[in-house]
Amino acid sequence: MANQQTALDIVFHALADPTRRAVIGRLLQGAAPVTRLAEPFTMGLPAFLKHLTVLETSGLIRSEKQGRVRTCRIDADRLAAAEGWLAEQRAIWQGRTDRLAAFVESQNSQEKAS
Amino acid sequence: MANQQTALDIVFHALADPTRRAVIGRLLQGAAPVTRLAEPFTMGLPAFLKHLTVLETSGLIRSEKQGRVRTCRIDADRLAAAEGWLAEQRAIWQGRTDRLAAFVESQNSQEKAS
DNA sequence: GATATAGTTTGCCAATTGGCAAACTATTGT
DNA sequence: ACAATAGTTTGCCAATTGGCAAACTATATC
Repeated sequence: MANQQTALDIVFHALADPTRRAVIGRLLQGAAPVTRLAEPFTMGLPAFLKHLTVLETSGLIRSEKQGRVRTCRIDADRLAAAEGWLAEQRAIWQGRTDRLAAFVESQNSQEKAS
Repeated sequence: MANQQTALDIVFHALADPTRRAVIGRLLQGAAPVTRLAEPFTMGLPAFLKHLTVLETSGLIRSEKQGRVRTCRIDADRLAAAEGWLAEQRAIWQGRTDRLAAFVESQNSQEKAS
């Protein structure tokens, strides 16, 4: 499970940047080569490539080079993993507050009853 | 370099650290003061306090000082926001692959039919 | 009033991040 | 053969991060 922790570290870190999230958003519309992905941004290609590397080592995207063009695509497993962790945490919290709400409600009923 | 940091940037950054995620996990079991939260970790209090500050500026936790003790608790709205973004992205992806799967399936049927 | 407790601030440091410019390595097109 | 295209590598820099030790503030407790 220590491995999963590090995976989460890397995935969340990858997501903690608007450029990288935008790339993910773009890739959701379909695979694209590096320069097309880089088009919307003002930064240079080297800087952009670093973002791509971060995304790829996080497992959020994959890429494949054919001739001189590298095509990138989404790999949603890691996205699901991050979402899963968040959902799990929120579920715990939700359960707790639900039980708290139920308790408050029951106290309310008792007050009314007495 | 004044980067306008969106809430998502800050939240995901806050989540991209095992110590901070552990703190969240601990707080899901109920509110706790700083030193109790810090107990499981080997780092010193100043370092731990930095993590708490990151969590608090992200909006993932709130805290309140009473006397000499600061009590921290979870605030799940931001957690839900992050989860929402992820769910949205995955839904887009899922929809796309679902349509793709349907397409492949339909092609399959046509092949079988011909 | 003295002392322990809980947290905070300050100063410092190494490692990482995010960006640039420039040079370089393929491939593809003419 | 030569030039344009697509991407990569290298070297550099400023800002940020994550940690420490030490000094400090404020509140309980004896």
